[in-house]
This record gives sequence, structure tokens and C-alpha cells, in this order.
Amino acid sequence: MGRRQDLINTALRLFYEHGIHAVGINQVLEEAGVAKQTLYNHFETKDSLVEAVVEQRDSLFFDWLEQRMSSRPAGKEALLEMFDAVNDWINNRVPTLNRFYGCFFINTCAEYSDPEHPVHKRCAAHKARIFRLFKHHAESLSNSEMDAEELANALFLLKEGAIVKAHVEGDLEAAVKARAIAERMM
Amino acid sequence: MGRRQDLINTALRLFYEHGIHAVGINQVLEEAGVAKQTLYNHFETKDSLVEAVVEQRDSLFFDWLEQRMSSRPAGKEALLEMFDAVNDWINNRVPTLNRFYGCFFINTCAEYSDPEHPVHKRCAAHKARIFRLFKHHAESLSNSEMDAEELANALFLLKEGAIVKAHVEGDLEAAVKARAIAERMM
DNA sequence: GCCGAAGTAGACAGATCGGTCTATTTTTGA
DNA sequence: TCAAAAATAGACCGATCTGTCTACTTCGGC
Repeated sequence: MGRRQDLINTALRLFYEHGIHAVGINQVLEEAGVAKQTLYNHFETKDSLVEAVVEQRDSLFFDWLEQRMSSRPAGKEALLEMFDAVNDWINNRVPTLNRFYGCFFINTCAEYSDPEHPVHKRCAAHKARIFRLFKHHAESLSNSEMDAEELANALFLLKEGAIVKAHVEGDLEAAVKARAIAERMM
Repeated sequence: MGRRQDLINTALRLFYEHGIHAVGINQVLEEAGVAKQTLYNHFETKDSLVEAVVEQRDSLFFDWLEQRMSSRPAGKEALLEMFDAVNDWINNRVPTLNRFYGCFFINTCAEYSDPEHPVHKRCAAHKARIFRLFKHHAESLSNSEMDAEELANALFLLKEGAIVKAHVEGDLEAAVKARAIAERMM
């Protein structure tokens, strides 16, 4: 797989579970079984590694969600499938996403509050991608009360809220309840 | 105000802006103008200080929100006022809450992922308090489609989603949009 | 077989971490 | 007034942090 990818995978797992500032470079190296100089051959600084980790999580999560949604007819059914997918994630039924510790991008922005920081920007870009995915499906719904933008936004907020509630309060049913609310809106 | 309170206030400001693990004890001491031994007379460890900080933020935020909501008739109007209050917060019109860096409790849980950790538990307790406040107002609404629990939950998720979206994506209109969605549900 | 690239272990640097300790000064209340 | 309590400055501890450096080994392509 290559040392670079080993480092990214190990760092993602540790950063996601414990937070970024709580995990030192040495711990990543030890668990990845890679020498320190090798890391600094591939990445200029720890922050460069963090950027690569965020990019990796972006691909991993987006591709997974897009695939889940495309397994159902575009529109309402795909959007409801999204809540089912999130529910599976919250309840640790999606091994490729690792154990559930909330949203990695929200968590990362908690540690990189400056919106101009490259790491924060990448997290924002991920959320924008997800929103566009929702909007694409919302556009194939005709709804007199709400236009596609507003519907996508509503579903996005419900999803974000459910992820946060599941993590902070340990509510494993958060996505199921969010789905019920969403269904009534469509 | 007392050194203990000085320490809590300074720590809250720094922890909220930069995250908890990114801020050292020495920085808190320097900015608070307090000696190190004084801190360890009042708190056993850094984590004890963190607990006190979370408790402080809980009071500060809850009391502020409850007051804002009670300025309007109980029920629908108070619940809509909640979104206006959050909108003011996001747009830095509430000096007592400090500059907006997302939700302190969500951010803190990102750094304390273990749900059994006292700090995480206090964050969860805060969210439960807020939810009960919402539910109280939701109960004074008669709604055939949705019971009070479900309505409170929907509004809660929209609020959490809006705060996250405002922080991660810098969307200063997030609470306004959430309010519009909420209004249609009531 | 050989050369250069890539990876290894591990010492090292300078800074910072949370936390302890001592010795001195300030504050406070009976 | 005077003693106890509280706060001070700052040295100190061992551990850890990111990042650099050296010297040795492994490995793949020509």
C-alpha cells in the first residue's frame, strides 16, 4: 500500500478517535511501524499530514454515502436512504468508516477554528460537496412548499444535528428520528 | 471576582477559541495574571479546571437562551425567538458569549470522545437541559401531526445543524434559514 | 552486480507540557 | 495588632512535543 498511505490511514484512525492535538507524531509512527524520517520525506509538517488525512476522510466518506444513495431511485428515496446510511454509521455497522466518534470534519474544525486555515477550508469543502449531493437529489423532487435549495438545506441540517446528537448525547436513534421528520417534509 | 473565577473565565475564552488540548496551563495563568500554585489550590488537575469551565459555559449559555425565549409568549413564538437568538450569537451580537466559534460543548466532545469521561458527560447534560427547555415550549403547542417530543427534537436538530454549518462553512445565515424551516413545521 | 533511492533506528535539539515545591509577600478577619 | 490564609514568583521535575540529523540497511531497476 505504500508507507505514505499507511501513515495517512493510521493518523486518520488516531486523530478521529482522540482528536488531532491529542495525538503526537511519535504515536502515529509507532502504530504505523514507520520511521520518523520517512514521514518527513512525505510530509513537510504535521499539518501537511493532517491535510492529507482530511482529504482521505473526504473521499472515504463521500464515496461511501454517494454509493449508498445511488442504490435507490434518485430523489426522495435516495434522500431517505441517506438517513439509513447515517444510522448504520452511528451504530457501527460500517467498518470502513471506523468506529463512530461523531463527524470528523466537525471535530477537526473544533481544533482549527480559523476559517482561513487550509485544514478548516478542506473541512468546509467536504460539507459543500455533501450539500451539492443532497441538492442534486432534491432537484428531482417537485415540491410546491419548498424549492430544492431549501429542502436540501433542511435535510442537511437534520443530518448534521443527528450526527452531533448521537455523538454528544449517545443517542443511537438520532438518525431514525431525523429520518421520520424528513419524510414528513417531502 | 476572585482568582478562581478569573481562571475559569480566561480558560473558557482560550479553550473556546483554540480548543482545550491546544491551550496550556501556563498560557491560562499568564493571561489571567494568576500564579501557578493558586490554580492548583483551586483545582486538582487541568481536567478539573476543564470541568469547571464547561459548567460555567453551561450556566452562561442556558441562562442567556432561556431569558431570550422567555421574552416572548411561551410556545411557537418563544421557539422562533430561539432561532433569532442563535442568529445573533452566530453574528457576534452577543458579547457575553464571546466571539462565535461554534458550539463549545460539541467542540469539547470532539476532544473528549469517551462518553464516560466527566467532561463529556457534562456536555451531554447541557444538551439535555436545552432539549427540555425546547420540549417545555413545544408542549404548549397543539399539533396534530407531531407530538411535543418530536417537535422539540426536530427544532433541536435544526438548531444544532445551523450552529455547525455556521462554524464549519461560515454560513452566517444558517440560523435564519433554519428558522424558516422551523416555522413551516409549526 | 551495482547504484541510487527509500526506509531504518535512534540520538539529538529546543520548546512546551502538566504538575510540584520552596520561599516570600500580601491579604484578611477576629 | 497579629496570626493564619491566600497569593506571589520562579526554580524545578520528568515527560512529551515537532522536527533535524547521522549512519546504516534494504530494495528495485538497469
